Parts: sequence; structure tokens; C-alpha cells
Amino acid sequence: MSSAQLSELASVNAAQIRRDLAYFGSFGKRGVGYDIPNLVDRIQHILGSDHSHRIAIIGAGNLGSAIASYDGLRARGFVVAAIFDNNPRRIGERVGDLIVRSVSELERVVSEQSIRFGVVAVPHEAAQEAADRMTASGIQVILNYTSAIVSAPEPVTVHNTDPVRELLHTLYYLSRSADSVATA
Amino acid sequence: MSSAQLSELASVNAAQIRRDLAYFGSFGKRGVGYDIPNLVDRIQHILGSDHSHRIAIIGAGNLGSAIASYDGLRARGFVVAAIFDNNPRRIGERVGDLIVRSVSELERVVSEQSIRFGVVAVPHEAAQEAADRMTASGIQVILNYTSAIVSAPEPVTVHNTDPVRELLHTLYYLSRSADSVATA
DNA sequence: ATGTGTGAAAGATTTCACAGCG
DNA sequence: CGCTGTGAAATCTTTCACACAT
Repeated sequence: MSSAQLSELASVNAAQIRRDLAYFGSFGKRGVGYDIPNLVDRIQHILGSDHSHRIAIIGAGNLGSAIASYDGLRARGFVVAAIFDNNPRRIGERVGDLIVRSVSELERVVSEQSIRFGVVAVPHEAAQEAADRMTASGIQVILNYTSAIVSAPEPVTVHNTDPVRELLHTLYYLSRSADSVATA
Repeated sequence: MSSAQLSELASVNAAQIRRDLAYFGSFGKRGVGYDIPNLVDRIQHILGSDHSHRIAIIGAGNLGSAIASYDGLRARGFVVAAIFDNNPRRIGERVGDLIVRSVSELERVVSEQSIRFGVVAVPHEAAQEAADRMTASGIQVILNYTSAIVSAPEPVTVHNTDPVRELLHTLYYLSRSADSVATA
């Protein structure tokens, strides 16, 4: 497939595609284009998603259960290795093919299974505490799915996902669509 | 509060803050800084989040329920006005302070309540169909929370949220942290 | 005094355009 | 011939630095 075809699919300029790919090496063949299966392998290798990464979820409520069964994770090289809750009623229950464990086991499990990624899916008032426990357990990257903004000391990276940000962005353009402004 | 203080909080350059705000008008007072309550009002007005927007959710499973009770929505000017499912067992159940309705009511409710935003929270294989129903019902913006990539014809805007993208991004830096490369 | 708003400089990214490989 | 990889140009963004308003 040529950079022109890829650019069509991605709605970006073809030179952009070529320059971005060339940044990591010479993947294409002149006169031919890019071999897609090879390209996918190369990109997965660059991103580090060519082998799977274990993640731990704190919070086994609706949100945690939804994330645990989200198939976009496995497709991208992530496996939910464990799910934790501090509600005794939930501990022992099944979520997907995992059993909910007590948060008191977090540190041991993270260490035993070399888990580097943590997902916070607790009520927002408990988010920072959950993140602190994850930090203490040795997790390196925390994805916070609550509306609270949480932080952690270096070298732990925290991603506060904001599912509303994009809606607000859209809103800005919606409210201008009365004008004669056209935007891509 | 001065642009220097804001820039400290946001970890960006102070000139950036001033230029971004100045783009929409002259909000600050020289020698003083920005009046925060006024600034918040102005930004809410620019984004269109100064009055609330009703949203409809399709799918009352774990994911839909989690979104319906996500407090980040209300804080940003969104109100979940209705939640739909096509599983007869779920119809009539409570989710937060809403009653799950049959998808067959979607079009009528969207029209009656002037709902412009729709959230797709069904199993991924049903995502495109749910988006199609939303499009047909007159919804203008669709937020797809499934791992499927869905599309809709103009003028409907679709946002395929990808909660894993950021993790992959982090992964790239994690795998390079063996090198002596420091990155912000 | 203090801190905005903004020209102008610096820096980064995107696009053009084409030499040269397969 | 067709398409990559890449110098050079164009464009966009960020930062500096300061005139000037309060």
C-alpha cells in the first residue's frame, strides 16, 4: 500500500505519512509502497505492544467491570491480570474470568506478577488514595478513569483520562455552525 | 491571578496562557491579572458549556451505567436525560435516577427532549447499529465508548474514544527509559 | 510597581517537490 | 513508471521581550 492510499484512509497528507514512518527507519519499497503486515509489526515493536503488558484494576464496580471486559485492551497488547476492591461483598466475586481480590493483596500481586500498569476505577473521592496504594506497590503507570484529578510522584506517570474533553471541543464547533464557517 | 500563576498550575509557558486567552478577547487587567470567576464564565461561554446539554445513552450494562453515574458529565454541563437498552430484562430497571427505556422509544424521546448528544455503550458488535439508530433519531454528536470504530454521515460527528491510546504512548517512553533520554 | 497584550524572533511541524531506487 | 525518502519552502506555534494600561 502506498503512502497516498494510507493518507487517504487517515485523512492526512501523504508526505506526513512518509516522514513519520521514515523517522523510525526505512520501511517502504520505492515504486511499491509499504508492506502492511510488516508495517504493523514494526509499529507494534516501536510502541512496545508486541508483547503483552499486565494491568491491575482497583475498583470492581460498574466502571472497573466495564474496563476489565473491554476488548480494546487485549487487542492492543494489554491483559487485565487482577482486579481489586475493598468492599468485602465484592471480594471473591467473578468479573470476566478474574476473581475480585482484597486491596490488601495489591502489593504482593503487583510484585509477583510484575504488573507495571494500574487502572483507578473507584468512586472519585477514593481516587487519590487508590493511586497512592498503586504507587506504593511499585506500579509505574496509572490510568485514572475517575473525574478526580490524581497525582503521583516521579517516576510514576499518571494519565487522567477525560472522556468529556472531546464533547466540549465538539460543542465549540456546534455552537459556531450557525456561522458560515466550515471546518474539517 | 496572573498568567504566571496560571502557567505554574498548568505547567506551561506564561506567554502561552496570555496569547491563548487574548485570542478570544481581552479578559485580563494590566498590573492585576485575570479574575478567575469571570474567566471561568467566559471560557464556559466560549465552549458552550454555560448551559446544560442533554445526552442519551444506548446500552445499560456496566459501561452505560458507569457513564450514567459519571460525575464529570454534570460538572461540565452535561445531563444524562435518558438511557436505552434492547434487553427486555433491563428495561424498567433503575440506573442512577433514570429508568431504562426500550430502544424503540429512542427517536421519540430524542425529539421530545431535544437531545443532541448520544453515547454508545453497547457490546462492540452492536455499536454501528446503535450509532445508526442515533443518527436516524436526529442526534448530532455521537460519542462511541466501544472498541469498534463507528461512522456516521455528515453532519453527525462521531468521536471514537480510545482509552488505550494514551497507554500505548506511555509504553513507548517506558521502553526507552533504559536509555539516558529524559523527556517531560 | 505589576502584569497584560502583542510585535517580532525562534522553533517546530507540515507540505512541496524531486532525485533516485526498485 | 511509481513511489519512497528527504532537502528546502511554507506554515503554524511557542517564546521572548517590552510598550503601555491600571
